Amino acid sequence: MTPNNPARRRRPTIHDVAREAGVSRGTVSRVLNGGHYVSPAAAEAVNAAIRKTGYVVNRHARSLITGRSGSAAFLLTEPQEKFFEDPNFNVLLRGCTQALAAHDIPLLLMIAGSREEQRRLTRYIAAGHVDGVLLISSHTGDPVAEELVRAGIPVVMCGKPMGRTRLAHVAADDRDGARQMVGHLVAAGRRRIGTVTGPLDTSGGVDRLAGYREVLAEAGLPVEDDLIVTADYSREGGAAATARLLDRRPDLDALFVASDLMAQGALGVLERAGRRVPEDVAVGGFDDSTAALSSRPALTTVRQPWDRISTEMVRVLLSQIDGDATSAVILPTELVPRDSA
Amino acid sequence: MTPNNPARRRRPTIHDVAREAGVSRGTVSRVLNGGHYVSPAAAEAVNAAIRKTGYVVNRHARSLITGRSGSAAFLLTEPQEKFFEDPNFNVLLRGCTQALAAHDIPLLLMIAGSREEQRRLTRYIAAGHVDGVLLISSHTGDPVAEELVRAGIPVVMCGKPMGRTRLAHVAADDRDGARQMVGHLVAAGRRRIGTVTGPLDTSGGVDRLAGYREVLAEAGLPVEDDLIVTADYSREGGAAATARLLDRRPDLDALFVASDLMAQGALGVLERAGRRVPEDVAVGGFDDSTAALSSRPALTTVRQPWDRISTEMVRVLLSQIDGDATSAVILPTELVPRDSA
DNA sequence: CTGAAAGCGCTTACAG
DNA sequence: CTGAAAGCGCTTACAG
Repeated sequence: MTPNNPARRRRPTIHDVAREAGVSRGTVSRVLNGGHYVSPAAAEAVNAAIRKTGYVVNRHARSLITGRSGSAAFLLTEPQEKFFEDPNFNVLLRGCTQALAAHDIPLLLMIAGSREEQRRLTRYIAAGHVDGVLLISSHTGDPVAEELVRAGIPVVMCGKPMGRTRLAHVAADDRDGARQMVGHLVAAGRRRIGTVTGPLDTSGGVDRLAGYREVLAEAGLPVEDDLIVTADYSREGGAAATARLLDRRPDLDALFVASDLMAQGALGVLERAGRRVPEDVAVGGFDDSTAALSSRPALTTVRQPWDRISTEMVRVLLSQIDGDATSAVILPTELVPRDSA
Repeated sequence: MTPNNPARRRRPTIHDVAREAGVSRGTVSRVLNGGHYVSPAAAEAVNAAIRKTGYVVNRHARSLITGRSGSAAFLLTEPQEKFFEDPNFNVLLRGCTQALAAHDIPLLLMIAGSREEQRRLTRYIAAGHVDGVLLISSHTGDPVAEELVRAGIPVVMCGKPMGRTRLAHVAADDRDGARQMVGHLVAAGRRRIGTVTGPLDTSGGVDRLAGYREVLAEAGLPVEDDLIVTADYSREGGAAATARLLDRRPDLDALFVASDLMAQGALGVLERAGRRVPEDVAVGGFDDSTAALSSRPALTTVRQPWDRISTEMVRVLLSQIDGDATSAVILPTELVPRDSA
């Protein structure tokens, strides 16, 4: 197959560089790979030849022999809409892309919405097309993580995995974040505090609910089931859950919503129900995403350190690719007081 | 360099498949590449052997000989924050990823915020590491597009390019969208219609402004300079521009804002200024992004067909990779009436 | 329709 | 420190 575009002329190879520098291809390769066992003079000549020829290594040839692809995957294993509407997602994706770019490792974006796509991509990855996977999936029963680990592919999850698998992961301290927020509501004198949780097959959903329960109990407040509704992290889900909660407990004086996006939905419902925020009902979110700032009133929330999460995910992945054991990192969260609570 | 992970055992090669099927490697390769010039019996045997061995082609080896990488890049050449906070961006990225996945082509995400990163990535791409580039960059004077084209790399831009380069691109009909929106405002009886434009070194900024001017002129309304302010597509920029506009023209009765995100900022400023929307000031946005629905009141806006834009970008890119000439596609926009105008 | 063979561009023991 | 050589896993004319 010849190049279709005439402008796409033959690219210089290591052979051109070697000839230009007056050394062997082996020596050029050694310079390319760290310059060990190369005399300063030879290295100098090679570098000059590289500049002159505009040589760039052919990664395919390199990968063929090293068995490394030099790339990593950012793999989503859930119905993708959810992620792409979530402002956190962007920050994470951007952070990971840039942290890897610093190591000259391109990031492949992969979306496995259906079981079939999961199978296709698992196969693709297991075939060695990427050196490691940043896995974005929080639900239990996602078989992808286990399949990849079994295939020997380094994997780092975003968020605490639910299953028993000992999986490398980086997560924010959900439980403590929830504790801070609910503690803040209690300290403000709220007594009938409801919560809209995330899905309870995600550790974020479970841990934030746990923090809520703990603080209420410690404050001597009853933990009542009809103050707890579960939703799906979406704006619409948060709205519906809030409507239900309001219906069951019109006496509600505060609401801890497990994501900013859901809290946005809650705000809309409260407004339509004629409740003032924070006067009648204080509302606390979670994430400190862009949604928190665009809400009216601006959302009091819990900050997840997304920049650090992405940096750490990349660090853990790279060290795993280098043969280190898997590891887990839990990063602190922080209360961000604004206007809604 | 030996594999660090013991679970990462030797993967089957074309040789294993050939032996298993009792044919030569050439025949296996022919089956892999379309099955031309292969007897049904041989093809059958090879496919069975592939299933049995779990063979997956080694793309590096294939790329080394075909000169094709089998991947494409999604390249951002602007300060990335802007994109990642823009809800449109997600839809576009997701759409392109999926459209390419249907062709089994992985998408590499690349962010070139600084001139230095642009240079690094241009070099990387020009070295043949991807077969084509989906370029997201609207500003004039972005040298990346030209550099890539000169290197013979297929490129498709999102949005109309400003320069004189004849560049393949896919864009929405900005001018007509603006015409529809401003026509809607005029038809509703508004007479002092301001506009917050996008950057005037982007075709979106220029064309939406052109549509605004045209409709006012056609309606016999004066086009006054103090009704026009330029901003940067961000929420904060939209807010600041609106404040300025309100200051200059307190008699404003409508506002055409060139993006939903900026319109969100405008809404906040109008609210704080005590103007009711749409009673006192009608507000129209542009994009029909998720920001339009989360705004209060829900934003009347112009829908950009993001799904089709991404599909078309991929289609145009692939046909260019296959050697076809560059082409341009302009997709229709559509007014979406909601509550704000 | 099929096999044997050359070769894509690199890295890495192996000798020296 | 350096060169010659083997080989990574594929595809593709070339003969038959």
